[in-house]
Amino acid sequence: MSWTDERVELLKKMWGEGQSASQIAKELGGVTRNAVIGKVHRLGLSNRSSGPAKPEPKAKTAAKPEAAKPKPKVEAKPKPAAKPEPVAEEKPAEAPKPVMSPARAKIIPAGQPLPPQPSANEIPAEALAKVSEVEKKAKKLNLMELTERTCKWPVGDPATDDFWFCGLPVQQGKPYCEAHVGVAFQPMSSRRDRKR
DNA sequence: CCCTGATTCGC
DNA sequence: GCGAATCAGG
Repeated sequence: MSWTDERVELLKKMWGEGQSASQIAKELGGVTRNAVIGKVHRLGLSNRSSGPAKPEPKAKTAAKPEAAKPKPKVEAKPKPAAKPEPVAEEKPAEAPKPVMSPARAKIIPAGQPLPPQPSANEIPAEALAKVSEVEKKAKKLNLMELTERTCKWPVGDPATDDFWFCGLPVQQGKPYCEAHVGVAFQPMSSRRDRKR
């Protein structure tokens, strides 16, 4: 792909809106975020705000016999800012599932294991509280939508349609988001002597 | 690990 | 001019 006027235009637009290079690249297609960033720089609209931003050159792998920059290059900044309208979303995207049975009591159907689910353990109350909060923000993904980096904490009952996975960003490595990691992996210390 | 932008430099 | 590779930070 090449930088056609249209593509450059979209690039400028999106960059101006504060979209990330990767998002722009994805939108444009056929280019990587590096390409986008490179183009952004070439277009001279790197700095989204303004500023010198050129304190010191980074000398990395070896000294660059790079001469100084004798060019008093003047950056044309016709950037009056002002970004009133949010611009319509291109992608309606996600599930419109705000509904939550008000009378959602604890139905414990014929389900069997329900692996994680913080039962009556003595998990730090705050951790549980955190989970409750987070579940409100949960992406509520279904099985298909889970990826390697979406929290796989199940919520609700698999037998019901009121079942989903947290879906928030996982905490590095772990299969759950921060909040759920908190209740999922406990230091054995708190669950030790549960002899019965 | 994921992501971000910034820079360099061979093409 | 282009953008992969690399850096640097979060």
